[in-house]
Amino acid sequence: MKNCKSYCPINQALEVFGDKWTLLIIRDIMFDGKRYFREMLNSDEKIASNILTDRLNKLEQFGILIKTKDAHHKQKNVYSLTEKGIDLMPVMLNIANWSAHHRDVTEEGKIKVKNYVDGGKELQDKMRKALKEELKLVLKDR
Amino acid sequence: MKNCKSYCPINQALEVFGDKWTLLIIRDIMFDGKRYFREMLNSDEKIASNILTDRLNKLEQFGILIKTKDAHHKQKNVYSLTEKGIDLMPVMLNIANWSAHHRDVTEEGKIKVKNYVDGGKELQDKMRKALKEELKLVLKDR
DNA sequence: TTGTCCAGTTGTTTTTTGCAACCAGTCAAA
DNA sequence: TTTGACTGGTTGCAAAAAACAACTGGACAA
Repeated sequence: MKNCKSYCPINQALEVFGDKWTLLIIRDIMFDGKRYFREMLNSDEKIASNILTDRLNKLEQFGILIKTKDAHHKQKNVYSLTEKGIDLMPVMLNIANWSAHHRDVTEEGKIKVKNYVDGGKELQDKMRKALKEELKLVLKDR
Repeated sequence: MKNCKSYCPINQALEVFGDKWTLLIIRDIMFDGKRYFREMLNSDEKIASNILTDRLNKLEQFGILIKTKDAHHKQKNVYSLTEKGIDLMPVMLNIANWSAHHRDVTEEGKIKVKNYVDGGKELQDKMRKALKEELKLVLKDR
């Protein structure tokens, strides 16, 4: 019956990404162009393969990403963001921006954040559209 | 030496609030006017007292909130957001807004989010100022 | 001085995470 | 057609974190 602590907006979000790994996976797909299991496994933070499997499955269940077979390599899965996932972009950018000001972040990281902030709504819209195009493609090819 | 997984902006934020409880505590202070241990202990999500103690200490170490003695009740501690904490407001609002659209949230929650969104920058600035005034007061009275 | 409220602490159980080794299917080259 | 590297995982075990309940000593109000 009750599998969640409350129906508060903040808590409802935390039930999805209130852990140390989920947002890093979303980052990999949203900003770093990663689409395959091995690519995410090799990110800087060195996630364990069982945790990655678990989180990808949960994100799929939550409808935040979708898993499809790669057209050229039968064994590879392609992980793409759904609209629900793409809509997390403002959340991600605000988090990154806060970190750039208040936390210990690489120069490269700060520059990347600054570019997104300076790019404003237009850049964000452009990125959203690109991700949505990609989604349309994988949905068609299923 | 290396007590963090990486210096990526997203990860640096997650080292602070990448868990199931921290953002709920910040919510309690930022939006629900809670300032005392017992008030937070009695929130809907029913956090355990040892976890609450731990997270309040960590948030203080991170410089996101400050603990001061209540002037009228020697035993009570007052927890207030610092500027670093107040700066999380856009993050919180974007998370809440995403949840209002994509997750199972109470009508009350949705209305609350809508008010903040509709209020725009002016409302946010007003809330920021109120929190900063409060911070000034507790800093003076130490 | 008695009962209630205060911010925690302590000890135990349960759940989650981290780590390393392992696996079968796929693919490209020899 | 065999070999060897790569694919997305799985399994078993140890360590860490969280959940739960019971408890503590100081403070306050009646």
